[in-house]
Amino acid sequence: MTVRTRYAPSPTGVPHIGNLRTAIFDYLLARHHGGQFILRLEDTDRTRLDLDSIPRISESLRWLGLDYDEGPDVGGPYGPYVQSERIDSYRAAADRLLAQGDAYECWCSSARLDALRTEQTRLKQPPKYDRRCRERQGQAEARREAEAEGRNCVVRFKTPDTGTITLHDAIYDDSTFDLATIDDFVMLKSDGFPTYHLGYIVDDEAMKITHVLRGNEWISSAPRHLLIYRALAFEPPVLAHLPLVLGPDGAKLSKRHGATSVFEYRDAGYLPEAMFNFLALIGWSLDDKTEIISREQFIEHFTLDRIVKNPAVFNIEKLTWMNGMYIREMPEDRLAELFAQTLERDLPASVARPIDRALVARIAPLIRERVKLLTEVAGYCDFFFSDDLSYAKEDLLGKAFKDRPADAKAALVRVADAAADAEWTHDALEAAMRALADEIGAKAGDLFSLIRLAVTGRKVTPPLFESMEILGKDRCLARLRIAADSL
RNA sequence: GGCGCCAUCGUCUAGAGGCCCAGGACGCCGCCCUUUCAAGGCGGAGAUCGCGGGUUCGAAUCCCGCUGGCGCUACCA
Repeated sequence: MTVRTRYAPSPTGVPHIGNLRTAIFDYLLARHHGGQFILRLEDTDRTRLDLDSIPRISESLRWLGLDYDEGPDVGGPYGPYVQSERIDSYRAAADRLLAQGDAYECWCSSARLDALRTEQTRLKQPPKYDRRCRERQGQAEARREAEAEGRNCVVRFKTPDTGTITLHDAIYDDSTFDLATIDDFVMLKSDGFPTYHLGYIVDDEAMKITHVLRGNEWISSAPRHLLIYRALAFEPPVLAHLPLVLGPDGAKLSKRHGATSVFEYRDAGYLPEAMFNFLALIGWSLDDKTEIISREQFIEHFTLDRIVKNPAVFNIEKLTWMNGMYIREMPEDRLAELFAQTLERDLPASVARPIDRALVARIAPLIRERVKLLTEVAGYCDFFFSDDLSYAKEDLLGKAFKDRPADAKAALVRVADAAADAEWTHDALEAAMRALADEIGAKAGDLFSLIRLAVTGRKVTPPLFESMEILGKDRCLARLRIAADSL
């Protein structure tokens, strides 16, 4: 039997990082077994539906490199892959359950249900449907009221009131639930759409899904699902509940903890490879030491039995570190192209596009080990692209020349002269400047700082002489003169 | 309130009875390297394995209780 997993988000907003972690596990499990990974849209909540989020879902998967074999935009043998286009199948399942006596129509108004719940809460009782419509008597009466008000019914599952049901979870092992605590939950809403419970089960069966991976928060609804599988005589897929991803305060990761959208991370300069690696390591590990893991290694080694049970706090500092690792280890040509694209986005509009690829290719090796986030790239190398340096005189002088602007000016003139005569390689430049520092009785470091400011306009830069070599003699001499003249 | 899940350094984790008075990573601190900033190297602090009982010659690992955290408790997923 081939393994088939699916990522089945509800298009109600921008894809959440916690859900994407589940998608990564789904993807990994399918690829590990040479099976299929499927995308299905669960758009049954018509009130929260957000059409804009639909393209964002596939965009986020594509960004992370989670290619799916079947889905709304790629088709497949079990389509359509959008629940709103499969309404008939849920109705049919509900009808079957109704006919078998495993379900019943409920005509109660939401006003009555709300009142009931409020009262039960007040009495500190567990909120639960009182089953008024479960008996034909109650149903007939409720139906008359509903029809008078022009309301439709819902279909509820007829939960047995005694007994237990056991969930065999691939990660959490067995948990047994008392059926008496399980409500007669709604499967089909009055608008004709199924709730999650019915919808996913009918679709997974039709799409031959073998493994269901989902957040831990579903574990308490699992007994309902078990009841439906049983009533419908479906072989349940492997159920694997995943530990939650938490925010720094220990509560389920949400907007208030910061970014929960992958796009926010992408825009902040995080690489998809790093994001993938990091997310895959939330709740799963390869061994006791490996942190940086390639996609191929993940696919080769990913198994459900190495998923931990305990929830994990999303540690953005580690993500950032990992991002730096990926930047440092990336092949040079890819890195240069990535940096070039980043610069095209981040450099001021006054800098001509497209950015010179050859120039970036020379700069990239100098800054790659300094950069953790792509958004830092421009700050390290903008002076290569614009001659419009603006710096404060105070910074130019620095600590060493703070009270001696005249000395600084004289030094800069000597620097320009020495540079003009030097062979234009970083080694020769460094040798010349060290000799000059000696000559004028300055510390090499102090002189270098002065030159750095004059040539780059910044206090923190890639290695000075390598930068000068790339900048070229003319631009460097011009900048040195401008700096000298400013004093 | 009810039901459920979980519990190893601040954080992510290794650990499936002796290899563990607990290993790795991020972060933090110090030193080295060094023209700035990084990167890198070396070292350090940091967990009486939530608490209390068992079982066992021996427990982070098994059992029970407690406590704590989290989740669910919708015609949302």
